[in-house]
Amino acid sequence: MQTMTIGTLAKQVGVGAGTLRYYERLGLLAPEERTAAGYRIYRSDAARRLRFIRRAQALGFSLEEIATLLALNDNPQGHARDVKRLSLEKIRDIEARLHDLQRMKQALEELAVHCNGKGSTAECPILAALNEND
Amino acid sequence: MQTMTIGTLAKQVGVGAGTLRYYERLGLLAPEERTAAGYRIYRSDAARRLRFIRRAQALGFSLEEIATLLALNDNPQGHARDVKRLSLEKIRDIEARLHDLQRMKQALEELAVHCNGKGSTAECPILAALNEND
DNA sequence: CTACACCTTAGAGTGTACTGCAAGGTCAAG
DNA sequence: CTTGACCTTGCAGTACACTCTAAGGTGTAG
Repeated sequence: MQTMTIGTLAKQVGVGAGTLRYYERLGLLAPEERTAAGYRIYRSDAARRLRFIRRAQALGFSLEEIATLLALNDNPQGHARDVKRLSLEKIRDIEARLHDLQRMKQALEELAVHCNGKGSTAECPILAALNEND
Repeated sequence: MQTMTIGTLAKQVGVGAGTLRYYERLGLLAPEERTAAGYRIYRSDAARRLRFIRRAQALGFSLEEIATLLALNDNPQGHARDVKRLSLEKIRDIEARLHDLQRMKQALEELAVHCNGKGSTAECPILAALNEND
């Protein structure tokens, strides 16, 4: 298995070297070893681990959650149940954010339709709604 | 028109006094005057302005964008067109975030259905997907 | 031998919207 | 006159995922 320094790995996966050092501090990805000069040496399976991280991020997981996922992934005694629970929690989390955004979007759209975008702010129904004395 | 100190206004609108000082630093809401001792004195229409801010936040506007909205609202020469433009931009912005979240949700759900939540992580299709060597 | 690209570290900065703290001044009630 | 609730300021801290900087060491091509 070939090895590489931080910059090579970073380029291979499309992230900055600083990001890899940051991930290392968070305990997500450690180099296999160090050269005498202190250079981090990674095995090529570090790239796989890194892609795991990026995919999990794309699914909405935070780096802290990803640390948990990686720990489960690394542990042969890990339970699939735990992974499923995290995923369902994340889905609910995403749904909550979706609902928030949908409410915002709808409210804004309702206001925007009534605004012809002409005249002064005095005639703007959007501002009128914001100014309302409830 | 009655006047009040920062704590009274804060309580009236349901925010902390620190938040009002923060809004003041951002130029969103200034007290009418100060007492000899330096206490901020607000008129009761500050509460209306504050509710404007909270409503705009609920629509997804950042405090910086709200500063712009308030400036338009304050300016009799302001154009309704500018308010509408900001609103349409915000709608597009929200839509982009909605799409991101919807993609995440769908991807996660597809993975989660295939996971019965039983057994070890070795049989977990969610982890398998994250580990894929594409 | 000298460029030059790469690597190291610790630490600070980014953006957003607050929140908390210390150290001190003010005000009304009892 | 003291207690306690309120106010002031400036500055630090929170969450999140980086990103940048300075000051220095290493490795390789020509």
